[in-house]
Amino acid sequence: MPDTTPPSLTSLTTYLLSKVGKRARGLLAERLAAQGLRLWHLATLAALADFGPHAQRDLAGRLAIHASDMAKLLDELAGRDLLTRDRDPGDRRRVLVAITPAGRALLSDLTDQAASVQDTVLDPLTAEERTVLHGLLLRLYGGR
Amino acid sequence: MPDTTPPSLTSLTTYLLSKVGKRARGLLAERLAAQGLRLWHLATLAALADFGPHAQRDLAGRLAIHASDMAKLLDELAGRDLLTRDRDPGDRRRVLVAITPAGRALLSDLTDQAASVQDTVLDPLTAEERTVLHGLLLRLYGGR
DNA sequence: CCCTATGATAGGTGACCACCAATGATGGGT
DNA sequence: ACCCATCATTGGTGGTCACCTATCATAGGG
Repeated sequence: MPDTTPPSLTSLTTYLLSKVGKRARGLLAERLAAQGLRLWHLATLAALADFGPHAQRDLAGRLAIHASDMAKLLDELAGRDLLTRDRDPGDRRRVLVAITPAGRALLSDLTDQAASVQDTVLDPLTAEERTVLHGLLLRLYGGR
Repeated sequence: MPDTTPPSLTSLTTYLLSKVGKRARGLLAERLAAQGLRLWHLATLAALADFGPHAQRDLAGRLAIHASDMAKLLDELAGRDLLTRDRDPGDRRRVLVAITPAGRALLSDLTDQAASVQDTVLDPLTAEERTVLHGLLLRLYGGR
């Protein structure tokens, strides 16, 4: 009794997308969990590294995460000295968030791990195929 | 303040896969939820339609779902007369599960909806590109 | 005929996630 | 000065999900 997936499903690109995506997500989350982190932590550090310091509110907006959740997230990251939180002197309601050197170091480590997960997931594909896939996904992601 | 995703993330195929997959999953789940169904219900019906009747245990194996969850799932589907559950006369511990005509009808309706969701998600791509994407995903899914 | 293994089922648990409401501080207009 | 909007933070809620355990019936070997 082979545990084959029904063709009705595998013929749906949507289904494959969802399944493969979930697998990728799961593997990466697993790696992160081993260090007590979740995907949002990675995304947050990446945003700060790529775009520089943010007002906390803007950071939540960029990542499309609820303000209250962002507060908790930053609490955890700040507790590990991966980022700093400082009141905006110009508007003391706002909090300015910036990544620390330790944060950058961890981020680079995490992206390495993400790349390794990627190698696992994309193993069946050649380099050119991977490029094609990436391009297509980028269009799908952007065309929202 | 544009809510652009950090390039550190969009350069990861894994990340895009996870995001786009989650979106596809979400849209489809939303449609199903409108009819009081979840993705597993669709998968279960599809498996029965594609491969014929199953022993309940084998069905759970095929879909890689926990036996106890399968029992609940089947309870819901049987309650809508979408499938039948009968004791295997040859081994009265086992339960034989088969899809009903009503189940097939619903399944065909659901796959139509899935196709429509797919059109939404894959909108930015041409027909050829969709084929390419499907092929690549199929390889990724199979190469597990 | 017992003993153990298998299958289905019921109930419960813990993780995760996205969301919401209340509170307190601050800003800025009138 | 006052009032209202904004921001961060806290604590809590509801839903989904995958899993685990205990229970009961049945099979099948010794």
